Amino acid sequence: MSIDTKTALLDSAERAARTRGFDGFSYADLAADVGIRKASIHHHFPTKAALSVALMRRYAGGVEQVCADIDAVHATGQARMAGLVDLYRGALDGGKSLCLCVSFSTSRESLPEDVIAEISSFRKMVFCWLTATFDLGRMDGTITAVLEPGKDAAATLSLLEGAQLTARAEENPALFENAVQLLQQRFVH
Amino acid sequence: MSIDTKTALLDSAERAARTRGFDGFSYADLAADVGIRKASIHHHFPTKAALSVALMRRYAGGVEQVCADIDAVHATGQARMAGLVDLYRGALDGGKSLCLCVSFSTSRESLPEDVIAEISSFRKMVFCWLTATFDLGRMDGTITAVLEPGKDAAATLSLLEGAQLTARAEENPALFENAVQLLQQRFVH
DNA sequence: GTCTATATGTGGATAGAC
DNA sequence: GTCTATCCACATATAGAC
Repeated sequence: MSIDTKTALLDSAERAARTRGFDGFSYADLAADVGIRKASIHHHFPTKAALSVALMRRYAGGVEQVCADIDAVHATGQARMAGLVDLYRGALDGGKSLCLCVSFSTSRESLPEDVIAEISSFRKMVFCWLTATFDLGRMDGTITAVLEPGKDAAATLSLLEGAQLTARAEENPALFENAVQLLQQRFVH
Repeated sequence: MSIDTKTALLDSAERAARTRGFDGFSYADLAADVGIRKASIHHHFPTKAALSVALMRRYAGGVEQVCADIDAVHATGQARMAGLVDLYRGALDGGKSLCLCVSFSTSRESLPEDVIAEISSFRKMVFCWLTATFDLGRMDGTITAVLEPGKDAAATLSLLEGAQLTARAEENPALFENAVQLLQQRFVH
């Protein structure tokens, strides 16, 4: 094992959680995947609840970083929004995977309070970013038909998550494209 | 038990699956809920896989019936579309529940082939209904900004499922309303 | 059709050696 | 930090009595 075990465990758990849900993977799965024994996992994450918290925190931080990177690279509302669509498309992994917080939403009852709070703040973060980006797109004229940025942001967040879910349901990434097509038609190139 | 046991089991299982996912409930839960013993469930549904098939089939049939009822009661595209939004809002049950096929999408790997096929045909059915309804709304002028009914249908299906998921994630039905507000603004009364 | 009893596997978690 | 060994609760499922 060249990279450190804790990271390898988080990577494996994230893959598992995003493809099969929180109740769909076990310490045995992670052990087999990473190449250590079940019991050894408890040294890094004493409980599955603790693992889920670490997982969600790392995921939220990663997405926040990507949003910041998009802003650093792209200047127009349209280019930034296209960047976020790319992020959600990429997270799909060919229709086999979901955004972690989409996947976790179904398993809500099995998750500790901390994760629920983390999901909530994650969604707020993306919502704010979307609102600001729609606002920018309206100002710079690169996104059409923006009435009220906040409403567009709410609808777009649901659209992106729903598009992932639809594609996942049939393991067909083309369904993601169908769902986001109307949004993309509002982009001015 | 006044109503028949099989129906009571399906009712209980549907509630459980839609609030906790397919991997989130057990025969023990159903037994406690319905008031019989675990073993007795196997008389009605030999395996959990068989139960999941019966569950999805009944659900799909029910939604198809509701769509037909909406068409029978309402004549305009707007009124019909509003009826479907109501259906998805109602399925939310205050932010605690999801459409069965939304909930099942995450647990895809645990489900038998038959259920996957059933989910696929269910989505096709709703998609076709949406396409026809957007087409009608464009013709009768009760839904604005319909460019291509098929694209609107794909986006709307994802929007409705995503809106449910968002509301479920925070157990807050107001988030569903935020997400569908833009869609509703296209309704001409 | 429902029960008791049980089989068999797997879940997350712990103790203690190395 | 990883291992073996083990615990206990719970999962789905079966056998056979009533």
